[in-house]
Amino acid sequence: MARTTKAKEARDVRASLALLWGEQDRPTRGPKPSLTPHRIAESAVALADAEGLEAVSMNKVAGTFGVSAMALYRYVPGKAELVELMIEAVLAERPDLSAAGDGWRPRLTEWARRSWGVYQAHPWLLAATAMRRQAMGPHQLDWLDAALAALEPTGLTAAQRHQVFLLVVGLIRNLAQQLLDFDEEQDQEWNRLTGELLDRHADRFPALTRAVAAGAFGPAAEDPLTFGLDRILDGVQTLIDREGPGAG
Amino acid sequence: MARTTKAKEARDVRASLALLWGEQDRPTRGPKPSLTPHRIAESAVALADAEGLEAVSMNKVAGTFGVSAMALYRYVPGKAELVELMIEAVLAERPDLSAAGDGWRPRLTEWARRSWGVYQAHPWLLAATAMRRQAMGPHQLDWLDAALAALEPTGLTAAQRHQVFLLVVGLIRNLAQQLLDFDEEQDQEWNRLTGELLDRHADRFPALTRAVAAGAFGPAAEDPLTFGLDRILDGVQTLIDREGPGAG
DNA sequence: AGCTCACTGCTGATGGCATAAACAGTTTAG
DNA sequence: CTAAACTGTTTATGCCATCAGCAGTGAGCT
Repeated sequence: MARTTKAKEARDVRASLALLWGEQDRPTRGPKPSLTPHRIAESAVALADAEGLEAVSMNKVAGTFGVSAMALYRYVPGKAELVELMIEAVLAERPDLSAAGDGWRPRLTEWARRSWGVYQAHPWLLAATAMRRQAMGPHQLDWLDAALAALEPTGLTAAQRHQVFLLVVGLIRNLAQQLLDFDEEQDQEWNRLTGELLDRHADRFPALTRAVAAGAFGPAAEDPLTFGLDRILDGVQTLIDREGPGAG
Repeated sequence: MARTTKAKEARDVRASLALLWGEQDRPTRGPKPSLTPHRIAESAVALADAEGLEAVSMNKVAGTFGVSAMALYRYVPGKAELVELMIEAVLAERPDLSAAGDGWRPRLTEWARRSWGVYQAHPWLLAATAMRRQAMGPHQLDWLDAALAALEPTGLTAAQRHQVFLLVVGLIRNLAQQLLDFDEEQDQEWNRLTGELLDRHADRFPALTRAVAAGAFGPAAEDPLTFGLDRILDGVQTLIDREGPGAG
């Protein structure tokens, strides 16, 4: 059973990559296809933007073209691959960091801001990329390459640069998660109910009670992206300062 | 429709909280209940530990008790609430940070290590807590309180301490995500296939090509938790140093 | 002792999902 | 002009959460 699954997945990776990198042989015989993987992905993106990723079912996507769900399977091996195409579609243009200045820090900051912009425009991207990715398309690699290029002047080892990249991606994904969680009305309800509970159990949660009283959970004074990025990059700078003299 | 959903959710929050905080009136009449919410949650946790969160269906959980799926609805309002109980079950004991030493940094580090331990023991926790949380149980608040307590000696504002807390939680959740993504066999397959692609497109991804050549994607030399935590907390230390003189 | 009714657990149905299988219609290469 | 290749369809399978309604149970009251 595990064996069958593994084998099927291996086949899927190849199919996925061919699809993502546009290395498909388009057939000549038979009726003209009315769709393309690209158009399907675009429509799915529009649907996800409007109603969330959970609204993206094969049926609904097919419905936007007036065809049956099964018609999509002529263009896309399955839903997982469709989601991968959606990710690629949304990362379409490679981020240009040259306007940000010359240092590694302004460039990586710019990369983070652009990345954050994509997550804000397409909140479903978080859930989409959380599904176990087996294949990366060219646009995903574009973004990865841009971030790694920004980190080259740090003088850190390749492994360290990769780790830093993961930290920054992680920060952005966490903010995206917080963005998803946030709902004005629900937030007030949460504060009200949790406030009641804290009143009744102040002795059990002393630090939390003090934090709430001090307004720690009110509207954030500082932009969370700026705050998080400043902390992480300050930490990276400390690492550079520490390694630099010893290594050079 | 949105209105109905909202109203239903509001009712659910109250029900959830009552369940999570054990503020249920247990009835006297009728047949003795054969189950409890707690036992159901424990069984669901065991199932999720063994087969993942997606294997936790009402049917399967009920099956472990030899009852029908609908029987569970006598104890738990729905699946969302069951998942919340699972989270509470897994955060059962409040983290004791006193052994870690006296500074904010060793304490927060200890908190992070314990938190990471929970995510390692229960990889499904990531997905479970990613679902929009509407209510927090006492154990979740215990953990929050412990982290905020550790941060009090920093001298940062309450809002800043909250932000730092979110950064640390985020780090751990990202590592948990990376743990989920990782699969030895699949990783090798990925490296092989992506390597092929990079050979063919080295000019498009120069920094990535160099990074791969330098072994950035090989087995990590340093523990990612230590690396990430050191970076973030170094950054926090920088903030403390910067604010301290001006504020004091 | 017996009645009532809250409470338990059950069966069966609904509507959603991805996708497998088999089939009918269309176009082009030989 | 035929056969192969290709497109889109209908139908069906097996999951899933959850609603509605039914039968049995047993504590508390009369």
